[in-house]
Amino acid sequence: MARTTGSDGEKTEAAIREAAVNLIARLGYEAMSMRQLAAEVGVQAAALYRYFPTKEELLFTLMREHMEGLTEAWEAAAPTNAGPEERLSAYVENHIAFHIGRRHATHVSNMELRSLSPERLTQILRMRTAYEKELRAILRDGTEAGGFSIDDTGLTAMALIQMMTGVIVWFRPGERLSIAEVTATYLSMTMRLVGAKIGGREERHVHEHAQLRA
Amino acid sequence: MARTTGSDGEKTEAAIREAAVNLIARLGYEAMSMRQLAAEVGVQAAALYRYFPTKEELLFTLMREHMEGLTEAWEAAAPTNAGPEERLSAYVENHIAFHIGRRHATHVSNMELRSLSPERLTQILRMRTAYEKELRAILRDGTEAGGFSIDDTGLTAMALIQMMTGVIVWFRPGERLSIAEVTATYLSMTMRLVGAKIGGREERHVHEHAQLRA
DNA sequence: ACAATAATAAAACGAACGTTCAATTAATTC
DNA sequence: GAATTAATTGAACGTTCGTTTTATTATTGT
Repeated sequence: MARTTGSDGEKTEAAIREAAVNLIARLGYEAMSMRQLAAEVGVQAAALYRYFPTKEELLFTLMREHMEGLTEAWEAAAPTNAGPEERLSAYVENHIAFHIGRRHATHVSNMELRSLSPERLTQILRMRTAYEKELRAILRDGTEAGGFSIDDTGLTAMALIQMMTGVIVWFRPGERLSIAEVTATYLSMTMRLVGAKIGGREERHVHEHAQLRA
Repeated sequence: MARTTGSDGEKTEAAIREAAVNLIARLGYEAMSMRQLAAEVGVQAAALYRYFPTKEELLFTLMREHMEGLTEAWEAAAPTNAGPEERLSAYVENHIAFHIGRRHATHVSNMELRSLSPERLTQILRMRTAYEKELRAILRDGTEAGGFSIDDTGLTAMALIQMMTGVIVWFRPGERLSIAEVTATYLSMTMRLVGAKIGGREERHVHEHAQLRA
């Protein structure tokens, strides 16, 4: 047999991406074989090579699009003309919502970096650094304006990102906590961590924010 | 050729463990071949099987001993008859010191869990859960005693552990920050995160603690 | 209806994988 | 110094890997 009835390039490519994210997240990139992936899609291994020239290029595509999605989500969510506190709130909410919504893709982007060639690794890390730079800028602004009390901006940014991204390790949708509750708790932990001086009114505002988004 | 002059079983086994930790941390478990590992040790691949019956058993041994080491380090460092604040300080300091000191082994234990068989995975996760339970107990005691102000003990424990363990992702010895500085900053971030009500005197005490250990 | 093109199957490639086995040599024991 | 044991080599096993090639069929455009 050859071309099958109803076969469609776009649908197949989308199916490959989705199956690849799930399989790599579950088994790891090296442990997933192209034959396994093809079977999951319902196709022969050779068909995959119509859409991705190599296994590594497939991995790179998944990672690049994940990072692009994260950047675009933040650009859409970032408030303009807002103070450091509000910007930090938006950053935390966007980060957690995005990562909970794409747990598998995040897993892939965080765990499989070492399987990329040096040039592709550099490219992904550049995107990641640019995204993290936004958080550092917020923390710096807040510290200079006196709203935050932070020892080391760079270290605090890394600690916050590790803490927030770590949510995908233990969070399972539909268990004890809702997304809104998780987001609200991470938001309050973040604000205390950076020593934000917020009164009762802003505190309530912050929680409303989280409830609305999640 | 066969047995080489000066060959010694104990030395070879130790060399295998060390090389395996470094190679797996760098390349990943699946990507490291037994031939690669053997070459790093300076031996033929078949020689590895005198010491570890399978590749997975080697991985499991590395992970189990890492977790045992972490548990033992905490048992030795845990203060007796101390309040939640002091116990939390000790927990943070021990965790960071241990993980910075064994960055590669931590990487292996955190990233390669999915390569274990179900029974071995369960065994490692049991050890990990027991270790994390200690932190939850501290947070619960501190909350009940009124010293901490925490929304959700379980969630906060996970967030703290993710934050602290994340230090191995970006920290490189001999760069901008010393181990003592990093530990002190993480300690103050932790205390603020849990809403610890500490005065100027205890705050200074906490920093001395960090300086001494690191 | 027919040509052109897109999508896939089937088979095969050489290389690398984890692992085993028999042979061989160094160290130890008596 | 002979017998025993410990440590390692070199070669081989069957399997699986990513990838390529060629043929075949479905769809699309005219």
